[in-house]
Amino acid sequence: MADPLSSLPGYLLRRASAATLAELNQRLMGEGVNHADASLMLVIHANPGITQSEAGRMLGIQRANMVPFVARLETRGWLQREQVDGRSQGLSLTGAGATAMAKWRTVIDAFEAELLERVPAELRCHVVPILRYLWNDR
Amino acid sequence: MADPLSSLPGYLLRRASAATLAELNQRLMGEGVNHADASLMLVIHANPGITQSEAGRMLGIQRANMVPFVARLETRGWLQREQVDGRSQGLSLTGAGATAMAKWRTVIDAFEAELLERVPAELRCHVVPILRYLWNDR
DNA sequence: TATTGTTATACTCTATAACTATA
DNA sequence: TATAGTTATAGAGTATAACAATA
Repeated sequence: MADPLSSLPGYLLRRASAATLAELNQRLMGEGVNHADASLMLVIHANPGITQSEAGRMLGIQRANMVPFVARLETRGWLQREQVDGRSQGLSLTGAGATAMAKWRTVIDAFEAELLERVPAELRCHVVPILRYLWNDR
Repeated sequence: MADPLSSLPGYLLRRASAATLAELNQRLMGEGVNHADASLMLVIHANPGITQSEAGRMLGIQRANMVPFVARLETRGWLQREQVDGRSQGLSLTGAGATAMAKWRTVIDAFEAELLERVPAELRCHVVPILRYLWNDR
């Protein structure tokens, strides 16, 4: 059965992305979160006081779609808002959020390490640079 | 603004995939198709008589989701079915489908070439192998 | 005038379960 | 018993347009 797509970088990018994302979400499921929740928490942890619009720009998520996203994490008690000025709210992790995120981070770090190990050692140093070149979007 | 994600292979994979996919769909929009339509047509062109279940397995699309997908392309006059046995239908391109697809293919080939050219020449030969290593799903 | 948070909404993609007809 | 095609449906994820309040 001929596969005319499996040598196309764009196609491989899409399939590899979908497969690895599903795998990460599988591992995070036990913690009751998905990759998006975890990545937002990582961004806020690295930038306490960041607004949801700023976090959304960093993650490639639109303002409007950040609203229910942030609200859900807030409801779970993992992050809190603090009014910065009349229109902006700074986000930060709660104590429970920081504790929970530390666990997610070990899952993510282990996953990312395994991902890299799938690539032969002599090519491994090229993975991140190549992906950055392919991601032209910034 | 610190970005704790931009050195993670899995995250870069996802963002690069989303960005390039959007770009390809932008280019195909003028032809009235998207990447999924085009990739199914490429698979059928390379494997005349393939069933929609087989094509779905190759593309990572479930049986149930192939139904409206194939039906839409058939309605547009780009592919046809031929009963193989009592339960299977072989798919093939119509003349109009082959003509249309030839145009899409030039768009795709140009896009894939540009994608590769974003990577410095000395790393370029590692792109496809690395993506295959990362895609563990077969 | 631009930006933040917000609401509402629509559209696509994907996942699941079930059914039938056939191999 | 396994497979192909199908239907229906639910859940994500994403995109757009609009509005009020604020900078």
